[in-house]
Parts: sequence; structure tokens; C-alpha cells
Amino acid sequence: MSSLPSLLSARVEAVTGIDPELRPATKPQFGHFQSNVALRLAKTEGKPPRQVAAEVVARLQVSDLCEPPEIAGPGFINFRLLNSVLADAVSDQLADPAVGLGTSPEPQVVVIDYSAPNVAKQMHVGHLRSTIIGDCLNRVLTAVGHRVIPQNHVGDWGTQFGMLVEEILAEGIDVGQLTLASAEDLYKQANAHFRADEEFATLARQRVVALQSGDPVTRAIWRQLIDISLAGFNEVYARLDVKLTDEDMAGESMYNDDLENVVADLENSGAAVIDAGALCVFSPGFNSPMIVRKSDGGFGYAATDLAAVRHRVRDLHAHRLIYVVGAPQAFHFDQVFTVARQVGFLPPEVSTEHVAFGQILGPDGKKFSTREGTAVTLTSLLDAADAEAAPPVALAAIKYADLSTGLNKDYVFDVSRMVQTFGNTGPYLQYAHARMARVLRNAVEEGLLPAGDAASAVRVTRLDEPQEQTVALLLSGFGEVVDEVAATLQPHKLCTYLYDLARAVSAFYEECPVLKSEGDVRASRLALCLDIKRVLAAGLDLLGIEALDRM
RNA sequence: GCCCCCGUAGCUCAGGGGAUAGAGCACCGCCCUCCGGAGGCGGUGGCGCAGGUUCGAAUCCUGCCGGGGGCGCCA
Repeated sequence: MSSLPSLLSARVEAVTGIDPELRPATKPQFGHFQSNVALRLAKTEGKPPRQVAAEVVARLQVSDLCEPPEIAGPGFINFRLLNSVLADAVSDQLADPAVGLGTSPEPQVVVIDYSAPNVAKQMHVGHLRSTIIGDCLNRVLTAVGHRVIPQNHVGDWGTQFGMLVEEILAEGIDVGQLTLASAEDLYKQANAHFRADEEFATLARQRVVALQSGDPVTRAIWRQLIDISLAGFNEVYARLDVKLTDEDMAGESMYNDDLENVVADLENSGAAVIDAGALCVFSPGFNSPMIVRKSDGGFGYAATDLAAVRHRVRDLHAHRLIYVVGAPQAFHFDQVFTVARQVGFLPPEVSTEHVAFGQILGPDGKKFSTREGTAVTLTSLLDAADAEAAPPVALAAIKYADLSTGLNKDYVFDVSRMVQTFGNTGPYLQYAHARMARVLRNAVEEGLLPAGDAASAVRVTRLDEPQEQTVALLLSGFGEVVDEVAATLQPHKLCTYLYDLARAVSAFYEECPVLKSEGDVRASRLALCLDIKRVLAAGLDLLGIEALDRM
């Protein structure tokens, strides 16, 4: 099903020969869509823009879609869709199980790298964004027909585990009794021990070697630490209502055995050279090399990321690689992608995108940390929100606040603002949905509407009021917005759309009585309400937010 | 020193080279015998600075100013 704008756009292009750059009208009096095509053609044709516009309009055949186009201002062509066309579009959307989504002509395998907590540490604010954004992109890309493979790049490998395991053995701790929180305390303790006690530090370093060489005792404890951590992560994921599962776990350790191969390939290709004892790749345009193997023989995290790139391309058959990782890593990923292309791990047809997000700031507008100066745990953020609202509302508040502004910006974690049921917030959208649910419930009780799926056969036949038209126009644009988010990976565009829709719905609700109206007007408005509810629910679901029937 | 991101109303934020730059919060007015007022309608108020490209710039380019981040052995 092609969207109304694309249909209209094609008609105009048939006349102009160039993309009319159809845009939503900036003002209601300009109709529904506007095109500046005449302004752009005016120069090449050497005619006044309004005259060009008149000639275009004269040749246009759009009477089946919209009112006669109007020429306005310096030469804009304004289009107003026919009410009947709009009504049919909404009715068709209502009858479509996919709500007009799932139309991607070329399904791709998309790997999304997100969440990535560290073993033996609780998740903190930084993981909140990666997890929520990644989950949203997962839902959106899946909805438009792609096959998404989440990859949770858990930090489950590295020298810190030598320290931790040694501490456990030194203190005679029963690993089975540890929780994620107590494991983190132990980690801090081990860290302090490492710095204060040279003898312990030596043992810890030896323990790293034991871990890497596969010593059974060391590996067993390490494995237990991972299990404890995963249990803790899964608790948070369940609370966040995100789709990550154990199957998506693809920790750093997974690539461990492949790192030698990666290094060998880099050396054989001539890309990697030894510099100051470290194995480096120097690429044009970078002022510092990528360090693949440190001078002490250990692998840098770039090596792991290169191995991951190759795995995702070669074994998972990805067409598109997405990394939802904080903005400070921009340089790192730029370098990894460049080198991966350089050595052939990344063929030209596979795209890479670093979805770089900004920081969550504390109430003071600075780095969000506790009184002790440590990072705020994700759980404590959720607790803070739950103190202000019921859990489904609180979660909506948090997710919406995170997704509703440009990802690359920092934002202040202001719970009291986020949970408000007015303004541009998640709860406001939930409220709009709950209102529609209420109207429809009442309609079913009064026998005005069949219950369940049978109701989706009803149609919108009347759009007499401007509030109805505005809502219908917005509803018909849902698919386009989701496609755009899938293409640009900018969830805030979906948020803006849903907020615009919710506001239009509130105005409609205020001005157009549904149950108190009669005849075909009432039937049509009920159909409109049904589609509103479906689109709001579908849109919220793509954001990972629960659409509530009651609040 | 070099590189990246950000700077829009008092505050929090949208703005895909096009018409008079839009919302929310706050503030000031209205609107409840009415499907949930957790709402709606209206008002006050703004593109960091300076150049440039263009018929047209918040948007593209250059240079400043201010804030944040990054720049070979932590991941």
C-alpha cells in the first residue's frame, strides 16, 4: 500500500520531471501538503514562479485525490486531499492487521549492538539509553519487515576478572551466595586490594593468565560470575520491558578465540605494523593509530570489535550494522569501521552506523552521580520514577523522555517533568490512548459497536469537522513516519508524530462528541476512534511503551 | 594543538534550503447540566556573534564566542 503523499508526489513528478519535494503544509490554511517545485523550476525555465506553478497545475491530474490545487504566496502549490480519500485511507488502515506497516520492499538482516552491561557490575545510567534506544530500533526495524539480530556485547572478559577471581579465592567466598550487587561490592574491594597489596596484585595478574589459558577452577568461578550477572541483567530487562533475551548475549569473551585470527589477517594484509611495541593500524585521516594488540601482548578492545564486525558480516549475514553506544565512542567506531573496510571485513554493500547518544545529566545539569561520586544505578532511576507514578506510567515517562529528543543531545533526568500527564510526555500519550479505549468500551456496552476484531470492518465515512480531518490526515501518515525512523534511526521523530497525533485527538475529543452524536456521523467517529487507538497503541509499542486502556 | 557534538522563547525541546520559526512548562485570560478537566481554546515571549553561497538560510560554507566530549597501549 503506497502512502497518499507518495501517490500524490508521483503524479506531480509526472508533470514536472523532478521530485516535487512534497511536504506537510506548514499551516492549516495551506491545505495538507505543499510543494515548492515551481520556485525551483522558475530559474531554469526563466519564468516567474507563479506562472510555472499555474502551468504545472493546469497539466496535473489529481482530481481523484484532492481538491483543485491552489497556488499561493511566491509560487507554492498547495494540495488538500479529498475527505473521501482521507476517509478511505483511514478505513483501509483500520482493516490492515499491520496498521499500514511492514511494507519494506527489501528486507534486510540488521544487527543491532545495544545495552552492553559489564559483568559483576550493576547497570547504570549509561546503559539505560543504549538499552531503551536499541530496543526501540529493534521494534521499528522489525515492524517494517527487516530481520533484526540483537547483539548484547556484554563486558565479560578482561584483566579485571583476574583481580575479582583472586579476591574470591583469597577471601574464601562462596560464589553461589553472591548477587549482582554484592559482586559489585566485591569488585570494588578487589580493586582496592589490588592497589594496596603488591603480593595480591601479582597473584591477580597470574590469575588473568590462568583465566585466558582456560584453567578449570578460574573458569568455573568466572562462569558463575557471569551467571549471577546475567540474572541481574535479566531482572532489569524484565522491568524495562525490553526484548533482549539470553539468546542475544554475545559477550566479548565470545570473540576471544578469534582474536589471534583477526591479528593474523591484519598482519597478512599489511595493514598492521608494530609501533612502540604495540600492533597498530594507521589509517589516513586519523591522528592516532588503532591499537590491536598492546605492547604487553594483550588485545585491545578494537581487536574484539573487529572480530565482532567480521562475525556479524560473515556468520550472521548482516546487511546493516548498528551500534547503539554513547557519543564518546564516536572516534573508536569511526576507526574500527574504517579499518574493517580497509582489510575487507566489511564489504561495501554492508552499511555501518554508530547511533551515538548523549549523556543523562543529574538535576544540577552535570554528570549524573551519587553523593559518593559513583555512577547512579539504573535500578535507582526506575525506583525514583516508580515513586512518582504507577510502574507502567513511570516506565513510559522514562522511555519517552529518553527517546523524544535528538539522540545526540544530553538531557537532564527530571522525574517530576517526565511523569506529568500533560505536555510532551509519555503519560500524555498513554492518556490519549486510554480516552479512546474508554469511548470504545462504552460504545460496545451500549451496543453501538461489535466487540473485538469484528469492529475493524467499520469504516470512516464522514470527516465534516476540521478536528476529524486533522486526525485522519495524521493517521494516514503513520507508515511514512515509521519508515523514516527505520531509515534515519531517529526515534524522536516518531515521538513528535505521536505527540502531534495525541494533541489532535484531544481537540477532536473535545469538539466532536462520539457517543452523543447519531447515525452515520457516530458510526464514522467510532471507526475513527478505533483507528486512533490502534495507531497510538502501535506507535507506543514501537517505542517500547505500554498502551493502557485505563489509567 | 587537532577532531567531533551542542548553542532556537525565562526553562525543556521540535524544526527534511522555502510562506508570518513551532510545541510544552511557567505566566495571563477564557471554556465544566458535555463520551474521564490527567483536557481544550487564546495571549505574552526567540534562531550565540560576524561574514559568505542562494531568488530564498535556524537549516549549507568559513571564522569567531560559549558549553560538553574525544585524541597509541582501560574497555
